[in-house]
Amino acid sequence: MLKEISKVKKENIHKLMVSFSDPFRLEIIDLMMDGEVCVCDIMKLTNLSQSRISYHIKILKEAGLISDRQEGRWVYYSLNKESLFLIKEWIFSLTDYSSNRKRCCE
Amino acid sequence: MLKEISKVKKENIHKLMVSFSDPFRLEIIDLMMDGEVCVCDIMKLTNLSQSRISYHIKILKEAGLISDRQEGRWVYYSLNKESLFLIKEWIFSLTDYSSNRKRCCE
DNA sequence: ATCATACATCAAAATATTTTGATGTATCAA
DNA sequence: TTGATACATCAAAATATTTTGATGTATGAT
Repeated sequence: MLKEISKVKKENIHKLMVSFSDPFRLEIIDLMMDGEVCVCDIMKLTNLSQSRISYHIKILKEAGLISDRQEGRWVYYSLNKESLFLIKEWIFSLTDYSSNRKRCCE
Repeated sequence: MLKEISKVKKENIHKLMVSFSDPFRLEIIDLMMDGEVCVCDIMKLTNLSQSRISYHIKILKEAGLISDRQEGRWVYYSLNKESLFLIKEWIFSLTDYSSNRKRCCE
């Protein structure tokens, strides 16, 4: 169960879940699914203000969900496979619980 | 990509993610992984106040993550397989994106 | 009928997150 | 070296979430 997950990992997962809990961040994540994007791309595609995007990007970065790569004046962001894998693993531990589950009064 | 997900489903997933974004809710979910629990169980096991637990339970319920079953004065809560499946499906759509991903300047 | 228990709900307060607009920094182009 | 662009950061304001303590409702026991 989740008890077995280390504190660091738990905190990690928590930040990932917080990342996913905002609709604008989901939009941004969605854009990154098509490949790398810069803030200016996101601005064009979402109508969010620049600082607003930077704020959300920061949350995603601190969750370890995305990586950045600078190229001149542009910073390109992309999704991080490792963290996606971490989430997947966690979801599996959630969904696979059912096998050894007991039910009250049965 | 996420664009293909219906608005209803998107809202559904959003609520699920919000559910997961709180550490106390994760604790409660964790307890439910062992089977059904009532609010009083959660109180004993977590030291959270009754109304505080009820509040979080409500969030989880509105997200469709849990079901309840009343038995006398007790209400038993348990995780909902369907919603767990929905999350799993969503995570898959996230993690499987990489195959047809393009990379800038490559 | 009265009381205790199990839980829900509510309004107010506390706290956290998000947004905005201004300013700062680095890079590039002229 | 000046100006424009791309983005980060900051503090204040706006907004949303969470917590608390009080009260409400239903059930069951005496």
